[in-house]
Amino acid sequence: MSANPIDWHQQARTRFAGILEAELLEELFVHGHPMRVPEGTMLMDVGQHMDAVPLLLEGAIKIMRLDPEGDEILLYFLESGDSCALSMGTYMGAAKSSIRAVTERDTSLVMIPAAVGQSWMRTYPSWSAFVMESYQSRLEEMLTAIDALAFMDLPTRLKRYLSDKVKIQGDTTLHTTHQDIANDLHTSRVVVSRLLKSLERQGVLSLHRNAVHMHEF
Amino acid sequence: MSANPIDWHQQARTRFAGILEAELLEELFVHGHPMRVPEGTMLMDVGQHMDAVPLLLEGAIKIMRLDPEGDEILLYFLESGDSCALSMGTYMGAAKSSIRAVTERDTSLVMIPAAVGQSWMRTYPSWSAFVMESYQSRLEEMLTAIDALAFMDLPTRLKRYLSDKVKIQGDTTLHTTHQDIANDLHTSRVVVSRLLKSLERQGVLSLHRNAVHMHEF
DNA sequence: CCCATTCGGTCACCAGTGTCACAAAGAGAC
DNA sequence: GTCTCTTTGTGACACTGGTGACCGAATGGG
Repeated sequence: MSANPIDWHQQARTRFAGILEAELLEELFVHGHPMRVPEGTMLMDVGQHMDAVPLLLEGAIKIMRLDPEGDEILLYFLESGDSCALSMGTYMGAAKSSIRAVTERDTSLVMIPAAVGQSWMRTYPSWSAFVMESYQSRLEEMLTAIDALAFMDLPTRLKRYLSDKVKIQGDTTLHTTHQDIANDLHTSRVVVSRLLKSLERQGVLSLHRNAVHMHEF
Repeated sequence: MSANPIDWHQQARTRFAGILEAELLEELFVHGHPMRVPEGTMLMDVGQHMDAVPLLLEGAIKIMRLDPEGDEILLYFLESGDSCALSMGTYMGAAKSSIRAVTERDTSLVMIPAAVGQSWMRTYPSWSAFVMESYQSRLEEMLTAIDALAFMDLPTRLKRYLSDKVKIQGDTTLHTTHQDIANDLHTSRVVVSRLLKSLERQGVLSLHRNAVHMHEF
């Protein structure tokens, strides 16, 4: 994690060297605000105004959609090198977020003020290419989310979810409650407990209080 | 519908006057290939190579997602002035479509070769702004689709679907079969018939062979 | 007009998932 | 250790939506 300027400059350099031109990286060091955010922080919420766009250096962010009654569902995870395309709406007038973003682990990122990002769109081709690519990736992740909802049953969705978590957390033991899982999948705790138990009986994982240890994934 | 050059130039002009600069419009007339496509034509399919990006002048296009077994689900409709953001992937290397696009009514559009669109991205700020806006709209439509799948039950989804169709077709009588509706909503014909019948009993619509006449919407 | 095909209506039944209720097992505070 | 709160396990049940079967009505080709 980057505590001082030299650190995050280095990190950004290795992360974005092949993507953003050197000149733009220098601009990034001038105008970007580095941040370190602990796990579980809500970075953005529905209806909130977005005056800056995050660039992810390290960690992971969970992107969720909420319905009017406050129910939520997980859309996808952002990992380092990603950016939040939805907040890119900032570059085009749509200033209100329609999603919620929560850090999934301790995370370091750079905030780029909307006005700065907007001007880069005109000045740096590599920036607008990066933004476009980010949009494209996000669109594909949304399609994956739609596939899951439309075509997959709960047991399958749960398995996918657990695999994703293992990948994101880099740990085969997930420190989470059944209720949390139920929220992400937009189902009920009872159902999750039931399915997890059945997976345990199949030997796929083992269950503990506040923890799920994955054997296969 | 535009049969000759003068027609479609005029149409494109009125449609995109405020969005694309005059100079770019002239380029469009040089490099764009105008097309008229009858209702029900498959413009693009999953896995197909995309070497051009469509710009919609008139009509409507249905965008669907398919799963490996061939089941499909409606994502959203494109209307005139829209463009297919997913095919914009062309501008960035992803050359394979992950969706299916079928004309929902007789449609006129302009195809822009990928290479041309790509060069405009660098030359015309109004073009890259248009492409970005298109991405943003499509993202929000995908979010709406996710909301429907995650948070709404079938009766509600059906009502939304019927309303959308009325709006898109500009006709309160929908000429379609229950099976077609079932395909779009990714459910079964029997279920659709059941729900439609119940809506008819509520006086919301009346049913006929190959037609649904909407009273309220 | 007759036949084949498509479309819509309906019934009985089933599978998947959500809900309610309650008990038991950790875990932390004191 | 005791108390309390959180988490998990589980049984019984309700509900939504999917399936298979079958029939009759409408339509269109010949």
